[in-house]
Amino acid sequence: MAKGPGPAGHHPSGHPGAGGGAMPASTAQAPGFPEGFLDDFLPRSLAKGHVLSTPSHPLNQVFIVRSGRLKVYLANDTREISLAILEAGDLFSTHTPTYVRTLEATELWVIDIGQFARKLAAQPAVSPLMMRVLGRILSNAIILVEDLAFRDVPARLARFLIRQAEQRGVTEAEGCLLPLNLGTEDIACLLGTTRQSVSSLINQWQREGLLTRRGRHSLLIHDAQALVARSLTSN
Amino acid sequence: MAKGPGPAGHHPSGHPGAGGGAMPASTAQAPGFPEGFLDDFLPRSLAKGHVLSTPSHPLNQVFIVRSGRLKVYLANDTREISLAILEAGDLFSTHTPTYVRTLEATELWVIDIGQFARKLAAQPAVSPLMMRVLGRILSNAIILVEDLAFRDVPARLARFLIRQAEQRGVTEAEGCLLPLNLGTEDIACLLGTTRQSVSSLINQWQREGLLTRRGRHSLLIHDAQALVARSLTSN
DNA sequence: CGGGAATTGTCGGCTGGCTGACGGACAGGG
DNA sequence: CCCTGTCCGTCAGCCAGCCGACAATTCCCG
Repeated sequence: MAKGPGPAGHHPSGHPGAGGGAMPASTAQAPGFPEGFLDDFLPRSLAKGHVLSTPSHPLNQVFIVRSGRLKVYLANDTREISLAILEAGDLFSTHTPTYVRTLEATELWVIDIGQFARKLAAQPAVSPLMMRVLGRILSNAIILVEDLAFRDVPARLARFLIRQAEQRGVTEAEGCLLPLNLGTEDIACLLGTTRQSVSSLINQWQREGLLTRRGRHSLLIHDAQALVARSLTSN
Repeated sequence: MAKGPGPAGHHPSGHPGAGGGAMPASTAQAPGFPEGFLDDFLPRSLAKGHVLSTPSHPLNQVFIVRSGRLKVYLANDTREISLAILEAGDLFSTHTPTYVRTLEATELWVIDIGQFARKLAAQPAVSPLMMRVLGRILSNAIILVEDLAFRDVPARLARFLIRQAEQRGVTEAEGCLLPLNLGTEDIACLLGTTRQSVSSLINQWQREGLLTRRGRHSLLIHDAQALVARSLTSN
């Protein structure tokens, strides 16, 4: 979602958690950022599970993901809901009322938000890029609202799977193999539902022959059409 | 439409963390925009009920509200949910997947989004403003997600009323009088619930002495404390 | 290989809140 | 003043999906 620059070709369909064509960290800095733009950014390495921002203690920073993965989420006493999973090349600002936590060892480029603003002013060419990035994040938040307000759980899950398939699916003999690096619980968080609901839905669809579990962290989708059908608002 | 010079007295902006329903970037007209910045904007007058953008036919425009009110919302076959109600001075970009409809006769300054980006690049000083504006809109969308995911309807309504009271409430002998210019149905849309639920809650609270209906479109809040208490629940 | 530890599958019960339906209460305008 | 449209209050019925509990599976790591 907060996909860095790149082939900004297709419409903002991305559901949270989509990293798109993983681009090498080395080139992640190139597109859009003028040479030397990253110079004032502070490199920072974080261990897995590190929480680097909370709604109550926001750090006013902007960061770019160099490697690793982070989860942007909201939390309750009893539940979490993910807004996005950031990957290499993604950009995010911590001055939103969210939690941000590393899912694995992660390297960032960090900069103070005020300083970032000054850099922007000095480098006008970067502004349109920022507009696009923020706009995309906003679009995704809006899509999430739409999901929560209008769609039932099966529709949300189906749509999620379709998106994943479009973005990282690998076509195969039996269908489309998609390697989610997420557990059932993680998917539930992304969709704003519970582990149990996701689990039983996937198994039900498995029995109906729509898809097959392939090991712990990947699915083989046989009938994408049927998924599309289920992704349309049911009642 | 015989609207006088808009810029006159505007409500106190800069309420931190006020989101509730209205998430407008309440930058009342003047602040931040260099003199002449609006020159390339096209003035446009719209009648009440005009739909100026839909998810399927987005117009890539940025506009600033000169007078009137607009509703930014998502819609289903059977339901709507409001993301924001824009008022004079608010800025919005239509390249998000939402509907935008006028609630009354409205005047805008409109500009093509590409041209806007060019202006931004030429006027670096405006970028920080844009960042803040977009950031605030995003924050409010996130707050809405939080509401839908974690809070039950009573909590949402209570929080909404508290926010309204903070923003437009007038302290009075009997409590805090707040003039919502919205009907029950409108409130329901803002909260992502139904007319019936809002109605019965308000009347229940009325019976409990928390508040009183004052005419069709305003409420008198007696016990703000109790409302705060009700806004915290989750189950 | 073997024993936790984590992750996943399944079930029944419970409930928030949506739906639909209907009557009352205000307009307003003719 | 009636008639008509719009808005508000309330109630019964119903169901998606959350919760808690537990068994089955898989993973991990010595």
